[in-house]
Order: sequence, then C-alpha cells, then structure tokens
Amino acid sequence: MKPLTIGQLARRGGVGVETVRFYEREGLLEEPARKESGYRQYQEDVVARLRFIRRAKELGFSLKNIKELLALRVDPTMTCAEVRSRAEAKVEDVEEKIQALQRIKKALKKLTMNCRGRVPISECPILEALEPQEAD
Amino acid sequence: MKPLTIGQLARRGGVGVETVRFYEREGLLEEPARKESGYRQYQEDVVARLRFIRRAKELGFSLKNIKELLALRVDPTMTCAEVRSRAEAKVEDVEEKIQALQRIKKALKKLTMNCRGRVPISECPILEALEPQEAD
DNA sequence: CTACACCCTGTACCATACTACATAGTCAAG
DNA sequence: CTTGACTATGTAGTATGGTACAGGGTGTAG
Repeated sequence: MKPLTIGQLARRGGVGVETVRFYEREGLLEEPARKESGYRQYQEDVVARLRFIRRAKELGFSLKNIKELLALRVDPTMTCAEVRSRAEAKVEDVEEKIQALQRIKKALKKLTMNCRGRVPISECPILEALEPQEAD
Repeated sequence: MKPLTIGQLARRGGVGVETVRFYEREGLLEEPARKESGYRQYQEDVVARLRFIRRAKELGFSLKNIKELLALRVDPTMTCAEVRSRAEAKVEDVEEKIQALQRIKKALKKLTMNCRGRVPISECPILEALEPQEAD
C-alpha cells in the first residue's frame, strides 16, 4: 500500500493539515516515517486513529484523555493488571456519560411530546433531566 | 424561601463565583434580582440550571449548544413546531453521542477481556470502535 | 463599631485546541 | 523545465471557557 501524504491523511481523517502536525507535537500521533525530502509518510491505520480522536473530542474527552485511551494498547511497560484497571475506570466514565445523555434524551423527548399535545412549555423538563444522580 | 447569594449558588452548583458571573455575561444564566446593595439574589431553581450546564459540558456540548438546549423552553417567540423540530434535532445528536460512547465502552470491555485472557494487547480494539458509522 | 468574610465592577491573564502566516523546499503535470 | 499545488519548520494569533487580581463597598458576629 502506498503511504499517504499529510494532506491525504488530513482529508480522510476529517481534519486540517495543521491539526495533524499539532497532534504529532502533542503526542497523539506517532512521528511517521519520512521520505528523503522530509515529507511525512502515513499508513492507512493512522486514518482510524485520527477519526477516533475527532469523535472522542465530540464526546467531551480532552486530548489528554484521548491520549490515555489510545495508550491503553501501546505501552509495553504497563502490566496487564494496570491496563485492565485503567480500562475499567474508563468504562465507568463512559457509562456515566451514557446515562447522563440518556436523561437528556428523555427530557428532550418529553419536550417534543408536550409540544405535540399542546401543553404549554413553561416548565423545563431538561432541567430535571440531570438531577437524579446529583446527590450532594 | 430565602434567596441565595452568588457564593451559595456557586457552591451548590459546583462551580466558582467567577464562573457564575461569566455565565451571566454569556447569557446562560438570566440576570438575577438585586438587593439595594447590588448583591445578586438567586432562587433555588438556578442551582439545577447550573448543574445542567456543568454536566452538559462534560458531555461535549459547547456553551453555545447548552444555551440552545436551555432556550428550548424559555423563548416565547418560538412556535410549538419550531421548538419540536429543534428538540428532535437535538435528540438525534444525543443519540449519536450515545451510540459512539457505547462503541467505545464495548471496545474497552474487549480490552479488559483480552487482558484477563492473557491475550497480547498488541491490537487496539479502541480504534475499531468508532469506525462502523464513518462511511466517507 | 470594627473585623473579616463576602460581594461589586472591570480588566487582565490562563489553558486548551487549534489556525494562520512567513519563508523555503518538493513533486508531478504539461 | 517551469508552474502550481503541496510539504517543511517555526512562530504568532484566535476562540472558547474560564480564573485571578485590583480597588472598592456590604453585612454580620462579637
């Protein structure tokens, strides 16, 4: 397979060329092989990595978080138990996010229902949506 | 009910005093009543609004987005059909986020399973996690 | 009636995550 | 063998979402 230039990678990953270089500086993407000219040469799999980063950002993960998620496979200095416990912690984070989103979704649905039924929308179900778990 | 000071509100909402004032400037919180001294006076319900903002941020919504979500009930210039169609659009966004998170969760679980089973973790299931819907 | 914690406005600064040059070299089509 | 799109490095600027003063007034407990 012919390697990709930075421009091809960026287009396929849905980000700008500058962003790719930025992610490289920040350690989210490995430094790729180079041609004699200095041009970066990327393999296909970097496209998936780039898309993962983009998606995860939309889900409220910081680049630091995303780096940790991606590091769960790469680092050979971590023991299996370490990897597992980190992954399990991430699973919990993710589950919380899912639940919060489900409450928002439910609230939004309620809003559309109220509306359909011509109930005045003076009350705001969205605000109740996230309350149940807020026990402080 | 006795109104809350900005400090009490901030503590209960889990943010800083400066953040409350910042949200007010940005239009996420309404300008509250004031005492003669100029002190802001908040009602209990603002606590829920503040917590909603905090949570929604963690889920990757921008303040602009959150403002829109909160506006779904307040704006009297919107027709019912408008409110409904906006809410339905938000429901779709939210559903996509939920699905993406579920894929990440699945991938993380797979990671912990592989680990438990002593399978080498050279492959990265996380990277496959978000691919299915990326059809571009 | 005086501490001390809290509030006011305004402005400046900060971290995160890009984004946009400036300046120079590369590559491929015609 | 040139021309135009692309790549390189480096540095500076931007948008978002706060955070931290400075300089002053308020409120209440002892």
